Amino acid sequence: MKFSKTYEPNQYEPDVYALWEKSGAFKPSDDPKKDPYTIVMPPPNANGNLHIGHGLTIALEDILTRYYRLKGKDAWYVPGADHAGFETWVVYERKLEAEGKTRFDYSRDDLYNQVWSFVHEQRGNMELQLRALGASCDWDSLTFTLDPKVIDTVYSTFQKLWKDKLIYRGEKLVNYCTKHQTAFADIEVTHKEEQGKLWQIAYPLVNPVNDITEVVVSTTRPETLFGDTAVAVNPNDKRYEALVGSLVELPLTDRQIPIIADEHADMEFGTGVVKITPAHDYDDFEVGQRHNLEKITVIGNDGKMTKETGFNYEGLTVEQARTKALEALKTQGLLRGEENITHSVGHCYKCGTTIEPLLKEQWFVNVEPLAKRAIEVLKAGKIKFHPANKKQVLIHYLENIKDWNISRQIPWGIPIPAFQNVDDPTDWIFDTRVKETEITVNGKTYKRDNDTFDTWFSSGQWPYITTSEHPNHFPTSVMETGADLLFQWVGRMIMLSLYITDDIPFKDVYMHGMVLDEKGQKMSKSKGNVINPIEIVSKYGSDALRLGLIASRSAGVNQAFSTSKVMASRNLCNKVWNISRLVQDIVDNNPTDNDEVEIRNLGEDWICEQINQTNKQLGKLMENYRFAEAGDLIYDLIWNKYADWFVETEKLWKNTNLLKSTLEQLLKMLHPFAPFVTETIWQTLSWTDGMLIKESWPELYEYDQDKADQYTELTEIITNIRSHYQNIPGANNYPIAFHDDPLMYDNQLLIQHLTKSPCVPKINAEDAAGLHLAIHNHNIYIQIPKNIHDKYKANLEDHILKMGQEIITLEKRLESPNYVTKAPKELVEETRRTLADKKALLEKAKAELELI
RNA sequence: GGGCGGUUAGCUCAGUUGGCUAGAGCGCGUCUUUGACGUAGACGAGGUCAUAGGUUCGAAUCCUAUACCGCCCACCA
Repeated sequence: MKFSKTYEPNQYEPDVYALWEKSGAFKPSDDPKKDPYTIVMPPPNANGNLHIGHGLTIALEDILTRYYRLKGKDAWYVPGADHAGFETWVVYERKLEAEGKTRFDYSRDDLYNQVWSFVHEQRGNMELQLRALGASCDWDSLTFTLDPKVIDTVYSTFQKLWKDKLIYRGEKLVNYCTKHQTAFADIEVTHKEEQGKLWQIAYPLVNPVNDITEVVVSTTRPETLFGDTAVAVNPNDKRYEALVGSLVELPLTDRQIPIIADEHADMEFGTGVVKITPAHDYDDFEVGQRHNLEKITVIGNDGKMTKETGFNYEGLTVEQARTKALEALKTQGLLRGEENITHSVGHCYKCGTTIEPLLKEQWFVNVEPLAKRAIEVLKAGKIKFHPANKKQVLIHYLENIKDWNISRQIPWGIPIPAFQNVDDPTDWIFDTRVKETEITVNGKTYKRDNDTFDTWFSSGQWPYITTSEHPNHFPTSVMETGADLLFQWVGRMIMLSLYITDDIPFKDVYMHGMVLDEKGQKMSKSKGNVINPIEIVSKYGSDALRLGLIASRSAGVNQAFSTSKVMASRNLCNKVWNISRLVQDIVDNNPTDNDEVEIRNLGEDWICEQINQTNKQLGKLMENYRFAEAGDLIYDLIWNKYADWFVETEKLWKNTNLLKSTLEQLLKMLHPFAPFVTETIWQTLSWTDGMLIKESWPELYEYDQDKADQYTELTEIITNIRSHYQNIPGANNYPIAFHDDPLMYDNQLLIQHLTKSPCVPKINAEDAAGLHLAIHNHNIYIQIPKNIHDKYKANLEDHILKMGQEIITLEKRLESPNYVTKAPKELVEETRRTLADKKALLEKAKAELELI
């Protein structure tokens, strides 16, 4: 294979990926001598397409995996596919709707089978896309969230929780979406501030007490009045003391309900009297429990009024019932006023329908004991968080956690393995024969619970399920996922893992922020601003997407996608490609008969120093998950150091073996960040064997520090000369002269080459003429005639002024006795040295100005 | 109501225990077809680090307050 002029990613990426996959490079070795390094991929939706957020996820996880693989760890990146219970169900239900059907036209088992085939028709897309992104994951270990091993574990966990009395079936209020007809966990509800109205409604007393004939309640939900079973006042409220125990007429009905005393009633709010609707309000439910009140459901699963509301209202929507009730109350003179208020209303995160708190019998996990252990572990610092503050946020959440409703009323999910005695509704048993709708146990008939598990109940067990066949890979090394999943997923994984395995699920947590569109707005289909990662890949290459995504992005922070960063990254790939092309060319034209790597010139010591520094620095950055800085660092090494200086220098020296060796090191260090281009180069270079992905991380070079420093000095001299050549028109036609300067003498050719000077002669002190450059302690002259000094003179004056200011600053610092006594000695010393240097330079420059 | 984050160059953002002249990419200006790369090379311009105080020898960095912008959590009917 030969190097083309520009790197065309599409031409190589699929083949390179296939090569890796075929070679088994993604598989863990399970070599006991190697440290395991494990990342479990947050499973993408099996039947969906990847979005740009997945691009970031894969980039981060794969960078880590490849880095530690090169570092010699037994790296294992475990892919997954999510049945995405609710998400997929919503898509499928829409399809049913388009066909004029509803879920009620089929049995649960039918629906499950239908969705199963639907998902499997779509499946595979996502997996191809993961390959396009370069994910070096072990495909043989892919787990689908409905695989038997997942279901088995979920069932045994459920059973254990049940046995430990941490699971209970309870009739409680649940967050219910009346469109999707399913319940949600608290954290799945989206709360929005909304403009609403607060109505005052009079409830007449059955028997007036003293002069009081009625109480007035305030409500934002008058239609729930049909479900009222009490009105409450605060026990300390003197105004209503005498009324407690009396009955009021419930308007629009023929019922009478009691006035009770409960702390829940806020004396400051409105009239201090509150209606109690235990079946439709969380607080009222609690009040109802305390006072043993009846719970009357007046809104059904379909969001319509139930028959409890009487035939005038039955079948109306909530909105209709509200309007109608208000009219009726007005007619009866019981509506006492209305005001505008802003309040927070829960919505379905998928369709935006207002969430109704409805009374349901569901399975709940008593999470408090689980949370307690998680808190202990977190407080003990057993799991490190990036960003660090997420740990505190999670602890705070866990400290206030409420029971977790794990029942969902959608057919697409893991069936709950529980059966109810048909003759005794309180008799529930655990049984995994979920394919049967009815079973017989001990002569009794049991009916299946038709609900399925909340997806997060299974996902929450993901780390130990997916690693079960390579147990030495658990606990996993790091859980990398979106910051929005802190409670929903990360918290639950920690709790369930401690409960089931007695161990943490992962040692580190890294949370990334959202990828926003270029304007910094959240991407959404409805806004039409969604960026498809695969399109970016085909346009700029997979490596460019990866590098572009990690650039300037820090943990937990939402950040805009930047095409310019992707382009800069593509350019880097092209740069490395062309560096390799040139090195290959030099190698071809300057063959060697051995592999000995020798350092023969200052620039070679210098590049070894630079590579070593980057190598060490990268290690630190990777340990701390500082991807953006790591990317910058390697970019800087390749572009600003290797290409701009070392390669230019080697055009003269052509140290073949060192060029080979240093290029290999560069490729290895860049590989985690840009796997495709580096592997493609590796496959193209004439002297490399095998595959880059299987190589090991480079060792440090041995080099001469003094020589490296001398080269650094040379780069400064050269830059300075170039600057003068550029700034003084015509100056570049004149030689650079020096006298009594070994560094210049030894590097005449190099300086000439890099400055494109006509020549670099050594002269005698008495012949010194032209511009005297004040660079360190060198005596360098650009031999230009006096008549083109003018421009330089202005520059020099400027320079002198600036130096003068710097000197004043330094002097002030040193004059302060506090600085001299309190600051570290080395720092003070350094300041002194700098000051001395600056002063010397200033004198030189001044003298020079005299000459002009 | 509680909590968390942000404010640094024209734009998007880095800046990890306080310490060289505050950095990058893009953009901008001038120059350059040098034996790989114009997806390039060379040189350069551009910042009172939101504001006001404080701590310190020294603050973009720590503390306090203010302003503006985000996000999360919460049952105020």
